[in-house]
Amino acid sequence: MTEHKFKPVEEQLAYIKKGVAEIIPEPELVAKLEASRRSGKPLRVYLGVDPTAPDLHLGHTVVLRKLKHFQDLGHTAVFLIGDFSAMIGDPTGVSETRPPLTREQVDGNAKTYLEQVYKILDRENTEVRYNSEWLSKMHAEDVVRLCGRYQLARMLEREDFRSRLRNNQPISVHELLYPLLTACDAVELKSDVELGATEQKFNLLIHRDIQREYGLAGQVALTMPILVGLDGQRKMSKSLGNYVGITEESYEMFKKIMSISDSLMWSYLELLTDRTADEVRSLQQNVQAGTTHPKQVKVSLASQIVRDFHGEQAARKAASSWERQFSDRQVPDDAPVKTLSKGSYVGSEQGKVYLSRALLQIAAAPSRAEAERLIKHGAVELDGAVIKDPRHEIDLNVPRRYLLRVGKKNIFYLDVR
RNA sequence: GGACGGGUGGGUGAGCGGUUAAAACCAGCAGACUGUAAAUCUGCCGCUCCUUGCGGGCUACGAAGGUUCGAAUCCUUCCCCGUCCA
Repeated sequence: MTEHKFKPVEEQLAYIKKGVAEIIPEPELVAKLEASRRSGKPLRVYLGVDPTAPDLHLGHTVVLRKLKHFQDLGHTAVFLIGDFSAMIGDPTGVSETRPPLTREQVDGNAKTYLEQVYKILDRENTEVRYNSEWLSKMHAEDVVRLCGRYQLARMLEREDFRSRLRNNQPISVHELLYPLLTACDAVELKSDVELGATEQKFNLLIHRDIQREYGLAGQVALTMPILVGLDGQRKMSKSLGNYVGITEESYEMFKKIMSISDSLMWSYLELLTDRTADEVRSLQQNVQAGTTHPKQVKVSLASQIVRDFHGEQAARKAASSWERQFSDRQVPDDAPVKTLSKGSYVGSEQGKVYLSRALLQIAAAPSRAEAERLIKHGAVELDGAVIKDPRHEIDLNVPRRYLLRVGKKNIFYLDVR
């Protein structure tokens, strides 16, 4: 009877392997899958995230989606919130020390994370844990003992540490402690598999080693590639501004995804959608052969992603808005409406506003100077006519609706009341 | 603890008493082109005010003081970073 609880290992493995960077070691994963199928006991698969910022973006979802895949297969997904470790700071890929987060920040972030995480994960079947649960209870004695389980030389094998050492750059001792402490999570959770981005590989492997030190089997480390940001160059991150937040409004999301380069969309298809690797490959071949238009592929990519976060209907609407705005050069269905009224800001009492000021008022430009620049470049259209004079006046005494275009990407209705 | 070297706009990095809101490059923004993008070309790229002018004001070269008609540039102190020595 237990034979029916899980799909055949081959099938599971194919599903799991899609998009992954590395499975270390793969034979062990196969063995674990086999054992689980035999016993009917699901694998414990965990993903640890430090709540260092309030919002998740598509980059975070790559690994989350993989966790969901395990969930789909009937395994146990554990979402670990590194509320304790976030206050220490993960050194990975960070050249400067992060400012330490306060308890309040961490708690707040953890809360918003969870809400967002359930857009991907199945809420009912997710085990949520916080590592402060055990880490905050550790005594100096425990920490020292923990440190005794690992060798400095091994720690220094890590490329990041090696190069910093070589270049005489600082390495704080707490940076060495971070992977050891988070290893306690793996020990505590008795995980079979841990997921992480490729930059976490080293940490995941240390976790595995420490688990064994504590008499456990040792988890399999499964890493996912790092999602490249909208700029097509650097990894997606909020601080670089090349990200799509998962709480972003549907049309915004759609536009951003449509703006990525053609070459980038393949990895997005692979890492952010349920298309199989084969499907992606054949699409790519069709585009190369000229039988499929790249735009079509990108539209479907954007639609799928938007659908994941906002549903089918929103995705369709975003797609049609986008077509109208960019292909047909029409007004999108859901153009935001901004209002301007007499006396709504200091100096507007006379009832006239310069266009440049109006743009600033409705946040269509970040500053007056920038607004003037846009206008002088011919990027601003009012009711279909390009206005190049920043001092073009809008009469606030006459209530009416204008159609305002600022660059190709921003269209508003401007209501004068 | 000591000896040097350095901290410039989102990034790299020039300038080392005045014509410097600060070269150059990258990133970014806009226009043209397009398939939406890339590539390319063009323009812009601190903020603000108005009488929109090669206009006025304010802020900016780690921090604070000082010298000078005038300082990113010189001096003093402090902070931070790196190298070498202990």
